[in-house]
Amino acid sequence: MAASNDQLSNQELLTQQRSITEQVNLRPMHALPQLVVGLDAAYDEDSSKAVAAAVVIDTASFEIVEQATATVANPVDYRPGFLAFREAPVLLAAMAKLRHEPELVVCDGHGIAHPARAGLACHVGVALGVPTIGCAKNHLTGSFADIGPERGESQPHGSHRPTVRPRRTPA
DNA sequence: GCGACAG
DNA sequence: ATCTTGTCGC
Repeated sequence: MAASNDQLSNQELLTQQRSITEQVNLRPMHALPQLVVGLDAAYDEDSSKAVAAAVVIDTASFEIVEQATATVANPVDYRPGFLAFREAPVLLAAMAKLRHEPELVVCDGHGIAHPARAGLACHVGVALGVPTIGCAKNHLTGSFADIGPERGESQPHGSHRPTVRPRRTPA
């Protein structure tokens, strides 16, 4: 049981996501940038604090160029389909501490592969104005064929029929 | 109606 | 995300 911070109704959140979706600009990236930043978040024991780390690497040497961390108190509760509202704040706080300006951001969670095409990576990318890709470990929505065992293999992600239905808001 | 549901 | 015992794979 987290703090009483989920003031926003599902409708308000959906409206926010729609706004994000409209601001996303999909574009092909032909070359691997020199500076890439990896983003991830974690929480303390009772989830009263969210912590994030931003690590910049030089893709030519694979060496760490810079790194920063940030903390946020009482993050909103997690809700399937609305992860960005919980994690984007800390991630952006960590990003704000970087002196370097990466040309590509890689963060946990989905981006376009989201019921509203407004996953965490979209929120982060729009907020930063930097090309961003989501790298989720688990499935959220849509479907795709089995991916082969070889490194680099891939399969196109299918239609995004909304499978995540907003839960009722307590208030 | 039942199951699914990033982190 | 986070906790934790038993089991599996290299």
